[in-house]
Amino acid sequence: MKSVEEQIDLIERGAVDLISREDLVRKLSRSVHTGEPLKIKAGFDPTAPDLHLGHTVLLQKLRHFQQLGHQIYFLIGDFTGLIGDPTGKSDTRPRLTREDVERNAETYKEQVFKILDPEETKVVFNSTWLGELSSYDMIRLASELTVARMLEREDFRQRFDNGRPISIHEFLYPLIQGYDSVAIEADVELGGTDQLFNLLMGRDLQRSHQQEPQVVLTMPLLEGLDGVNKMSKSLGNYIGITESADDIFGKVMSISDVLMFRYYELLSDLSVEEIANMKDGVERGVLHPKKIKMKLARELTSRFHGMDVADKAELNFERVFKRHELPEEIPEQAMKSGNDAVWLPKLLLDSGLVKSTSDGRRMIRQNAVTINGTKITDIDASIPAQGKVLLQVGKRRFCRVVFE
RNA sequence: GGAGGGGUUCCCGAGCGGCCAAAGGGAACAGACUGUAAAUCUGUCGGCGGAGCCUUCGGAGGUUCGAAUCCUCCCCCCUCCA
Repeated sequence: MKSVEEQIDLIERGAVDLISREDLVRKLSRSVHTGEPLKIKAGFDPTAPDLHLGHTVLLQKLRHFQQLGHQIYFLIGDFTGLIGDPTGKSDTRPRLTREDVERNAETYKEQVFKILDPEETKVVFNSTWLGELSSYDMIRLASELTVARMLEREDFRQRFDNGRPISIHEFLYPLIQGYDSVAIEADVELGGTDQLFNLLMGRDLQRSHQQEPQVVLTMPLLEGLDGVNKMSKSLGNYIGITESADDIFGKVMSISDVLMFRYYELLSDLSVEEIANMKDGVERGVLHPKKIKMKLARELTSRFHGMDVADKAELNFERVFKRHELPEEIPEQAMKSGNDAVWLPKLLLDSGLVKSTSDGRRMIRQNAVTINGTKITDIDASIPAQGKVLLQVGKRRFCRVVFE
């Protein structure tokens, strides 16, 4: 086991809040002495099993703890899912059945274990202990907190001041999350910076349950591809960890130079010094930003697909976008051949490259359509339904139609 | 329980009887420029085999030559008072 100082260095990397450092030092030294690992908790919503890079910021940090020999509790917050959480502002969330939760949990594991070591990870469901609580227990729990305390939370405060509604159950969530910490006697809890309040709640509740309060560690929220909003599925600005190597590579390449270093900080395994050197090199004009971005794209792609596939993705990228050649693999679409010519917009529609014939017309009008390497400008163009035809729309949509 | 404000195309948001497939912004897509950068500029942005036609403005009816706009009922969201 590493020394306390070494551990802290790794733990603090990239983190925003650490509350409190002294507590962590105490816990770590005890752990070093007794050889007893710390219990590290992180909670996840059971409804969205599609993980993206934003989630991996936290997972990477959990991985760090794992590397240091501590015990990860991967907590799936299925309790609220089971009772049907009505919070969803616009869409009412469907109530999940136990089977749904199980299935989502499985998907979670598949994805999460691309980063975490499955042997060293305990997956737990909070319905296990929350389901046991009676309303009596619940109300008693609620009595441990005051409304004023709740209103300390920024977003509650704002909504309250602006006369916007806050449902009672929203007050209950921080409480429940805090109680989870009591239930598993967490030593450290991780979360995004937006979770700070909820994480601190765990400390309060642990204290009132005569437990040593957990250390709270928050990680920054990763910006999405647009560089402005946080990465989220609903905004569509994400890189999913189950996406193809080509997509992950391409998406990383499309981010801005500024954002690239942000991604390095939060996602890369490279040391802080290495990253600082690269940043410096780019600023002084010694290093080309594109090179550095390629390196990042390689690292992230290989994390989810392995080195070989990442290499291929890189070659493909160079081929398609730098040399404007065709990608190595082009989806094929079989169609019936015939003596009549096919109207191009229709062909584009049938091959799935455009949404409608109107869309196809638009693309042609915008000089975006190529057939066998030749630009098409005529909306009325049609081609014979024979042989093989290579269609391209825009820079990245390809399809080889085979008439048979 | 009482009073009031709303639901418009992917999102925000104008329109309040014909000129509305519906302003403006965002997102997205295409083109130019590039490092597929970002930023910027230009264009497109319901569907239909080119023409006009068809389907859209919470839902169902109705008034009218004509309705996103007026009327009736219903559903949903929000605010204030109690």
